[in-house]
Amino acid sequence: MSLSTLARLAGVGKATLSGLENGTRNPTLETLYAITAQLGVPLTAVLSGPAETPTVRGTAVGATLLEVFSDTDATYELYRMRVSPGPAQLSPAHQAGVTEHVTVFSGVLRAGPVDAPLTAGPGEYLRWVSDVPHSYAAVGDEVVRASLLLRYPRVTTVDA
Amino acid sequence: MSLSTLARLAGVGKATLSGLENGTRNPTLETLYAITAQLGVPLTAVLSGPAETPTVRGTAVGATLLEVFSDTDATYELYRMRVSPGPAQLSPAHQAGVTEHVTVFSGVLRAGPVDAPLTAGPGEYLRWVSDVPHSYAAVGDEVVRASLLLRYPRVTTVDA
DNA sequence: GCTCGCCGTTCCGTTTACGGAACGCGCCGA
DNA sequence: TCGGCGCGTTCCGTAAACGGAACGGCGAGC
Repeated sequence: MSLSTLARLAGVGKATLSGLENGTRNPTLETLYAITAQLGVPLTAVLSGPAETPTVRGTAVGATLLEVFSDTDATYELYRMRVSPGPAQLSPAHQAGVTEHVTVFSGVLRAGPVDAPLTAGPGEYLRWVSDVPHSYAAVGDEVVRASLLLRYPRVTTVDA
Repeated sequence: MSLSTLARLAGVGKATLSGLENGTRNPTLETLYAITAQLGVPLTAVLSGPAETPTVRGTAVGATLLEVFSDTDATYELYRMRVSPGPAQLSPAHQAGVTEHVTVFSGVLRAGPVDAPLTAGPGEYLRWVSDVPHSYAAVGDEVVRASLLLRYPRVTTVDA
């Protein structure tokens, strides 16, 4: 399933899909639904709740993740991330070969391996190999909004 | 929880919330997430999969529902609806006092009580008391997109 | 080696979701 | 009875998501 054919089948623009996969778009429900309906995937499958860094109910601290896209090969997962000011959020090591790509939209984010975090402001980009524990923290008192792309080494799956 | 306070807490405009509840907006993930995060409700809770009229996997026929909003009193539920050309979709009677409001965005929809369905085109609006079996069908060969609001009689709940 | 077709990206004009402000309404206290 | 406050709706300018078209890159086939 190529991006072009999915765009045609789902009745959305290729630009929309491209932007979605690269985390540069904030899709409407209409768009996301058209795509998932075509894929035969329930929305709840791609909109999994907070996974690695659960939100604490009733508080404004912490980071929340919102998975917005995941390809059928499970080679990458795209999240929208919000990191509120406060103590750093920790994430355990992933499997070997996983790379994390973060693009910051607003605020200043300090993230990466716990022993060597990186800093990025609006429009900037971070990447690290995530087979070691890593952290996320907002620098300053502004909420950080960013996209987080997890890229996995290719896995063998049964095509639907 | 009033619309005004929810808008302030969630950091979204009152116009956005108002339009959402009336089915005249097609929210972005960002917006919907801001609201549900403030309510302490996971996105998957408001984005329940097709309920009454399940989609048949791998086919393009039938109607799909996408719940996009539900207030904490459970007095109304807002769905986005897509009805594909083909045989009419049936829905059983709801509890007494439930009213269904449908606003058509595109296509022509024929819906309502099975013995007296109504027809509406783009921009038009249907309403009926849904304590009898009712149906939905697309007129012509164009997919119908519409919003569906289920309004329940007030129920007694414990305020959060 | 060249050409054709499909890939994903980028550009661009249109559409529309967005937040802020202004509005009318209803409730409540003075 | 009147004024004030909070409610939900509507108006409006701005920001951005949208689809279509154009682009360069890559692989297959003649």
